[in-house]
Parts: sequence; C-alpha cells; structure tokens
Amino acid sequence: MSTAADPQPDPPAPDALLAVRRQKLDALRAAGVQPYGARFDVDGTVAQIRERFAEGTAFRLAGRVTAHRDMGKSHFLDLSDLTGRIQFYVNLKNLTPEQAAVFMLLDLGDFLGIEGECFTTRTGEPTIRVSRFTPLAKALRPLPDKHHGLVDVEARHRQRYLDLIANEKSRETFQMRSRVMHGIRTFFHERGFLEVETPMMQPVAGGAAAEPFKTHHNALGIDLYLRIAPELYLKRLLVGGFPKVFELNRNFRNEGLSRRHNPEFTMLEAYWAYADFELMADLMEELICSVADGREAVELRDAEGNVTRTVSLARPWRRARYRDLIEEVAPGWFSLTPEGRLAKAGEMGLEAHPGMVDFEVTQLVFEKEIEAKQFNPLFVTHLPKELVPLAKQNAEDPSLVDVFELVINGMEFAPGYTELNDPDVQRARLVEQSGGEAQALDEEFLLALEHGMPPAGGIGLGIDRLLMLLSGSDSIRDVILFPHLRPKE
RNA sequence: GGGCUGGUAGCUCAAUGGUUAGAGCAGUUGACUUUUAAUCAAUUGGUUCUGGGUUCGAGUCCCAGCCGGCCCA
Repeated sequence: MSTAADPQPDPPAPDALLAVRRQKLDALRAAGVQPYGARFDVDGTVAQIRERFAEGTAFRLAGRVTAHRDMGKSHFLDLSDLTGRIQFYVNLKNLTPEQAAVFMLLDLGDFLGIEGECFTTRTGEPTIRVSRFTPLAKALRPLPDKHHGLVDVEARHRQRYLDLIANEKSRETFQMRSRVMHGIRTFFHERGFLEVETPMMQPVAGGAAAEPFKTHHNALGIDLYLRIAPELYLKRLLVGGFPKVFELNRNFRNEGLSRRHNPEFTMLEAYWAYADFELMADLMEELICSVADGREAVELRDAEGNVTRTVSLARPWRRARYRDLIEEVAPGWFSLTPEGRLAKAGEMGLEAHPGMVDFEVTQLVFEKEIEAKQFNPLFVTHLPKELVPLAKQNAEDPSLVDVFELVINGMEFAPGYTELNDPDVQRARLVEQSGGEAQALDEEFLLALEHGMPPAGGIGLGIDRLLMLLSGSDSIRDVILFPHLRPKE
C-alpha cells in the first residue's frame, strides 16, 4: 500500500495495444457476451473438417482466429488449430445487428467457435460460411507476426507458447517427442519389460559421477539429493526378481547450461536379467530404429534450414572394438611406448600434454579422431577398464570391460553394460570412486547386492539427445519445452 | 569460466558520430459483398537492455553490468 509519505514510482504506461483489446473485452461484456466461454462441442479438428468438406454440409469447429481479410460487408478469416487452418466467411448482412457488433469486437488471436456450411470461393478455397459464432477466449495481447513468426531464440524458449503458435517446426518437434516417448514405452512393454518409478529424491545420489542438486526434508530433518541416475534402484529390482525393468524419467545434474546440457533431462534406463552388453546393443539398435518413424536417415539442418548432414540409420549398425578403431586412425598405436603415443598424438595435431596418463592420451585420440567424426551409428565395444571403472571386466581380457558406447552424430549417445553383480567388487569400486568418503556409499544398494543380483545387461539413453537427432535440432533447448534459462531481472 | 557476437515499436528488421530513430506486419479510422502475405488512403505506437563516460552532438564510440547466441574449457 502506498501513502503520501511513501511515494511509489508511477506505474508503467498501459500498453496501447492491450488497452484497445481490453476495451473490446468490456464492450463484449456490456453486450451480454461472455468473452471467456465454456464447453463448445465440435465436429472435429480443422484437418478432419477439411477431409470431410462437402458443399452444403454444416460443421461446428473451434480454434484461434489467425487472419482477417476485410472486404467491407464480407469478411474472410482463418481459424487455426494444431492440425491446420481453414478459411471462414462472415457476411455482416447475414448477421443480426447484435451479432455483427460482437463480430467487430473480435481480434486476431481470439479463440472462437464457429458453425456454418461448407462452400468453395471463386478462388477455390474451401470455406465455412458462418451462421453462428461463439467467442471462447479473448486474446488481450497480440500474437507474433503472421509472416515472420517468432524468431528471437530467447523469446522462443521463455515464451514457448508463442513459439508453438508461430512455428510449425516447433509444433512438429514436440509432437514427435510425445510419439517417441510413447514408442519407447510400447517397445519395452511389447518385450515384457516392466515400467517402474524409483525415487527422484535420494539420500545418496548414486549411479553416476555428477554434481547433484540438494534439497531438504523438513519432517525427517535430513538432506536429500535429486537423483543423478536411477540405476542403483533399478538394480535393487533385479535383486527383487523383476527380470526386465525400465524407467523413463528425469535426472538432475547440477552443471552448466549449454547447447547439449539442461540441468534436468530425460533418461531411459533399462535392465535385462541374464543378458549382456551385446544383447543390449541389439536392443538399443532396435529401439532407436523403432522410434525413428520408419526413417532410414535423418537430416540435420542449420538455422536457415539447409541440410548440413545426413545420418544414416540403416541397419545393421557397425560394431567395433575400441583398440581396433584406434589402430585404424593411428596404425601401430599400441606397439608404441607411452612416450611414443604422446609424441604421436602431438603429430596428429591433438593437444596432448605430458601430464596426461597414458590411457587419457589414447582417449584423446578416440574423442577427437573417432567419436567427433563418426556420424552414422557405431557401437564401440571392449573399452579399456580405466574409462569405465564401475563396469564388469571382460572374462578373457581383464584390461577391458564389457561395455558398449554408442556414438551417433559425433557424440557419445548411449552406453550399455554387462552389469557388475559381485557385491564385493562393486563395493571396492564404489569406495575407490568416492575417494574413500564413506558417506557417499549407498549402503542400502550394496546390502541389496549381497542378496544376489542376477547377471544382467543395462542401457541408458538420453531422450533429449535422441530427440535432437530425430528432429535435426542442434540445441537441446529446441527439444525441451521449457528449458532452463537465467531468470530475467 | 574464457574468446567472439547480439539486444532498436507487440512481431520481423533498417538507420556514415549529425535534422524530429524509420519500414513492413499487427493496431486505430475510412473505402470496398468471394478475399487469401487482399488492396487503397490516413494514422497511433520508442526508457534504442541497464548504468556510467567521451563528445558541441551517441542507437552508433569507450567502460561496467544484465540477458541471449556461437566457439572453447
């Protein structure tokens, strides 16, 4: 509350465009019209009405008014919904004076229900001749430019609804996302996997190496962490006798924002008892192809819409051992001394420095010369154990682990494992990883393992990155409806 | 975190350090009874992201900050 002694700054001048529409809102109410309507039964979507379009047939439909061509007595307008747009025609002479007055209070962006017969105009445009209309919701603010849409990247993310109204590509992407989520669930259900939900608030944030978000439970008086992975709970379910489980939900990592990182992201994890990483690679390949809408290739485009790269999803996907791939780009690599490898990496133009451990030099070659240049799907197998310390060692060569890393579009895309199920080895590895901090150990998980976990294969798949691939987006923010941004002001 | 780059009307964009910051769309008013990026005429609309500085004069140059984008770590 303000007083004379406590002067407040003047309120910002009311937006003129807003004021005009508010006046119309008031005028509608004064005319006895409810500007924010209720239920309006329709005969179908715009696309359905277009399909069933027949001269003289009457339909009821609803949507936003997105264009208005005023010919004097005759008005042509567009009604749009998610499925498309259709023209409707209003002749003021065919309306009562009261209806005509209400019609003149409509604006672009308003939601409107219409009823009328189909006819085709002289120019061949399928059109609804409106006999009755019902205002359903007033838009007090103008919509983005009808030709140029909403281009500003920041606005598109902060006000996603405007992006969805203005940009077809964005509408397509998020409908695709829904189809993919559904497709993943169907895929696993068809194969006998049980969909489960495990805690997102965990006393110990385990299952991955990442900085967690911290929160607090008042009644229990304890700190909890938002999960960085569901893995340790899903494995408890293997112990509990569910042989095939999957979870499709959010993980949280307290890291920076970037083109490829959002603090909360959607992850698929699946575990399959008695399987191994090879079977999981088969499963992964089938899964991604099954949600790719039958496409054998996806086109990646730049901001202007030009195709910059085509990724082939044609099966079978190549599988190759890590060491063999290194030898392909650096023949004789593993017969060199560690010093020789360091020197060779330098010759290859890589920023290797003497402080690097030997396997890190090799990994640098892998990341820069193989992963970054690999666009079609490639399963990299038999990774050195240093790279994946928590994975199960290969029975024949203990320096390797039974893991795959799927690389697509120059990125680490998805991992797969033969899961470690020896509780003593698991404990030793976790202790090593935690740097000896006992509190970081999930003792409840280790206790579960001591009751016996069947050998199993596991996979993880970042859904946002999958959507980036399938929609040809180069930013994670284009596939997350409400990506995190710094708050304004 | 570092480098580069951007922020101008509701939207999309202009504007050599120099007159009163413009245009299209949207809005408002008028004309037009089959238009369709309708057309035509008139017209409203600005904290040029914020705060300092240089200058006779700053949207423009400098510094700092805020919020993006790209590249790198």
